[in-house]
Amino acid sequence: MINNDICSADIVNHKKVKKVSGALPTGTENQNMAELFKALGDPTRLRIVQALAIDELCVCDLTALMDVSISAISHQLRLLRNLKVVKFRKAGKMAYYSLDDEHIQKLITQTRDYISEKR
Amino acid sequence: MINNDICSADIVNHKKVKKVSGALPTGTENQNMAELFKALGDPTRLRIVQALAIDELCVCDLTALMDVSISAISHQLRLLRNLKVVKFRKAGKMAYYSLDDEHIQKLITQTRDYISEKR
DNA sequence: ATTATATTTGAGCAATTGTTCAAATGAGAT
DNA sequence: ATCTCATTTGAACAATTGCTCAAATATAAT
Repeated sequence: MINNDICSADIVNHKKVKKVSGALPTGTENQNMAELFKALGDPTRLRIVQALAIDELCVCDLTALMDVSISAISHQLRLLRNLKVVKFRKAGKMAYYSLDDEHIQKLITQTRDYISEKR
Repeated sequence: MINNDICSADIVNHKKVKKVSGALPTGTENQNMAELFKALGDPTRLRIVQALAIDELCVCDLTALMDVSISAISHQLRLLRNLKVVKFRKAGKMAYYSLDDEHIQKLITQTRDYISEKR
């Protein structure tokens, strides 16, 4: 619910607040969105996702592209798996990871363009 | 640089790793992207940004839409300001905040659609 | 000048995070 | 069965985070 008593009542623009309030996503929707952004909000994970956006890779090759331990990569892969950002297939002892959804790649490409074109 | 000695050399697919390595963004580019995602990766901040995507709002009205203190909102607004996600204008004692860049709104809309359409 | 109000700031704190290390699992090769 | 290798897992840890509280600014009104 909305708290109307934060500042003096005649300064708060009730109409605007009500309009915005109605358009905002629900608590869980917001939470889920934040969770996805947060997953991409760590340099290691973001690099993993970008690597997998280019090609399917085993944990070992993936580790070769990063500067943290295999264990760290594996931990982060599990997190990304839980969010269904990445998927994997087992082949013998190896696990080959790839993106689970092409939307993620779009999101990243868009952000990369945005970042690189500002100052 | 790339560490080739993580697993036994004949298992790592050097060609693939090299290709991917070349396509990945630089360290700082990656860092900047992650920083933006991380900023959107907190429920409070994400809600703030979504609110401002709908309309310009003062800190007071913004606080009315959230369930944390004015102080907390102000702290988060500073962070978003530093990243140039939001901008503000002063009018008397009030500060009116709005989005600084329309790309952000696109990013959020896209993510919201993506989240809502999967299970 | 004093008061009131909107916002910002700094300190302090519990909770969360990302990492490494060591040990466990699982699957092929000997 | 034993060994080796790729991956996963759990524990432990320092570092970072997001919040609240209290105090500081800044602007307008009396």
